[in-house]
Amino acid sequence: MKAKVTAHDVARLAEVSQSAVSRAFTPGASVAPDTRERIHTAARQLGYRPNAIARSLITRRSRIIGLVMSYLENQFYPVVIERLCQALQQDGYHVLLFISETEDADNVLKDILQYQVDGIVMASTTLSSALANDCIHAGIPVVLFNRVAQIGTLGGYSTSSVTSQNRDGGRLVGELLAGNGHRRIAWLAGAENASTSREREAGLCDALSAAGLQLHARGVGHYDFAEARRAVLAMFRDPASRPDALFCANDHMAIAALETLRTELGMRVPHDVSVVGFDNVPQAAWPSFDLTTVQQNVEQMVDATRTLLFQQIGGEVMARSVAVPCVLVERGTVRASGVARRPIQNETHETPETT
Amino acid sequence: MKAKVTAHDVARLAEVSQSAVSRAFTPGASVAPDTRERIHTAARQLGYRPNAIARSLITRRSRIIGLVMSYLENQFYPVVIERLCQALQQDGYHVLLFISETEDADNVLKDILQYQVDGIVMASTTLSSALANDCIHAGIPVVLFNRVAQIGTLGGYSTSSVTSQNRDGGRLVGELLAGNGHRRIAWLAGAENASTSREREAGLCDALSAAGLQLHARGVGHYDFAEARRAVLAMFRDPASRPDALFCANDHMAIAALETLRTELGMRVPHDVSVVGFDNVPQAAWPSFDLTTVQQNVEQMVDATRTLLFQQIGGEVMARSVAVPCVLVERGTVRASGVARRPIQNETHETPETT
DNA sequence: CTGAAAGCGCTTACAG
DNA sequence: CTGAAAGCGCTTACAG
Repeated sequence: MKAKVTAHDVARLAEVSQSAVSRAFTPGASVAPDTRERIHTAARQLGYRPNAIARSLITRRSRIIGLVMSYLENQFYPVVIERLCQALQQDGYHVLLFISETEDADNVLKDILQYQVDGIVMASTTLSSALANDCIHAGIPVVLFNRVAQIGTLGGYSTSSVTSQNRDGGRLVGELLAGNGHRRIAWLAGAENASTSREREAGLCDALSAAGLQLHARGVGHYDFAEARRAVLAMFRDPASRPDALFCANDHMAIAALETLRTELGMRVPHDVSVVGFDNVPQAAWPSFDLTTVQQNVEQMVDATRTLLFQQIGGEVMARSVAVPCVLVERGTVRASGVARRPIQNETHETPETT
Repeated sequence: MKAKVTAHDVARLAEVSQSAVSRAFTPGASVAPDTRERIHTAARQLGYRPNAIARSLITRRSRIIGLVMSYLENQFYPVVIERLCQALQQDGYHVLLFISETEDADNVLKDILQYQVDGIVMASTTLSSALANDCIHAGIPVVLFNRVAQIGTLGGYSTSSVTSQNRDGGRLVGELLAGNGHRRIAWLAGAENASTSREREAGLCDALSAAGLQLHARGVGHYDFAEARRAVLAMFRDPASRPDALFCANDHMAIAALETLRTELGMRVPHDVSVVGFDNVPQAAWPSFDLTTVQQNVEQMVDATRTLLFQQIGGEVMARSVAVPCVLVERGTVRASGVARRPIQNETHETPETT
């Protein structure tokens, strides 16, 4: 528990100036090799580590990215945190994590701004206009992850975003279901104001129209387990007009739907009804669910986020939106058509080569 | 994208000194009410926010806590992150998140130390002795979450930790299973060197001894889904000596076990074999699993972590270990004895009052 | 290659 | 209650 070791202490021991110490720890700075060696030895001896706070103050770069999340129960987000955090660590950045319910988002942002983060990734709430203004004002790059800015919210400015090609993803599912002979296709939305949900629904409807169909039923689950359950019960209340397929805006709700259909309504999946999700969370591959879904490519989404972030940190001012392709992962929750389609096991969560 | 607004800018506009501006933003500092008012107005007008980096430099308090995690696939950890992060935000602290595989833990720690965090919560790897030394050297409080320090690793120093009463938890399960008439009770360990796993196993064995039993079989799943599956297949290979109960060191592995037993071995739970987990993750309550488990009280664990952290930040030097009580949550994966025990539904993940 | 000096944006005794 | 001044631990022109 000694007093903190500073560059001055190291300088004294190595008999150089404090500037030299600083240079010895700055990649690319001009220091004689043996000087640097001497300094590093002294530093090691004293247990010196450059103070990143002091460095940030003078360089005006904190190398900290603020990551704003809301609920982590949907297993998609832990995966995102893990990947994003690791990638940014390798880039020499660090992640200051904020958990924010929609209501206090503004307070959270105030906190973030005080910490002089170099950029912000928002993977939770939609950005309020006040926040957006603050960020633009402060010149802090913001990237929306898995959502896009609502037009009009930002007073003319737009904000960069990274999403999947949600509409295409929705269309793939619509084509699969319609092509398989489903005729009473239902949609379980996330939140009505969530771009992810709206886009996926639009894609679904595109495919249905093309097949001469329209949505048979529609519910809203707010991306929540219990709410999804209620919505499913409502959609399936009338046995005479039950859907023969249910596409859910994410896997989290699709799993809730599976549970509800089986346990509470006694329905067999896919025999009585097909179910499809979106995300491809780890649980979707568990045998109990074996859920057909659309995979969001987290790897690519994270890469795009880093690229956008660094471009903006580097001075690029144009906001850009990147949409990453997604792919259908066919598992066991969709009834195969009588025709020719055989169920394809695209992916399993484990390699059973060893027993 | 204007230049950053500083206290000087505000001072100029409000016609006061820069010191006054600082005081106006320091709770409890002596400023005349109308001066403060004038300053806040000017600040609002300019969009001023105190620079937390500069403040940290001079106060030598960053109000940042480093949180070190490894894998987030086990749903217990996202829950911990969420709770801990929210609690610390309310305490005026923020969380710098590090994802660290066991190997690069030392590099991660170097990063953390440079950021002058006020404290560290380690919820992943065991602390290497080098790290521990660095932290003690630097006088940075460390709290281990859900694990305890390995004796000897720390060169005589000990490190604070927060865990559940894991041995008691293990004992509860042992008593439940033995009391229910199970006689061939197996244990699926996490990692051999993990204190959580060892303690839970010890508790189980306590109860078995008391009942005149001993462990029937034993596997190691390394807290991993695929490895747990392999271990289960190995333990159940011989139909003649199959366990009649399996206690897994956490829910994540218990779910893997359920899947494997049902899907690959065609066994019915709990008819053919009982399964118990540990943690009570959200998935444990899903109808497909309906897993009997031991609940770790995350709320209390987080509270204890904050208390320990703040005590140490406040100068307390003695390391303390807190063990929080845990409770058995009986669901549907344990066979009831012929005698009198009826299955008690302690908890469900949703309230079915509304349909 | 190296050192002296200025300064990043704050907080905090110290006078008044 | 308020201001002038020192200083937190660094980086970075600027000379030499």
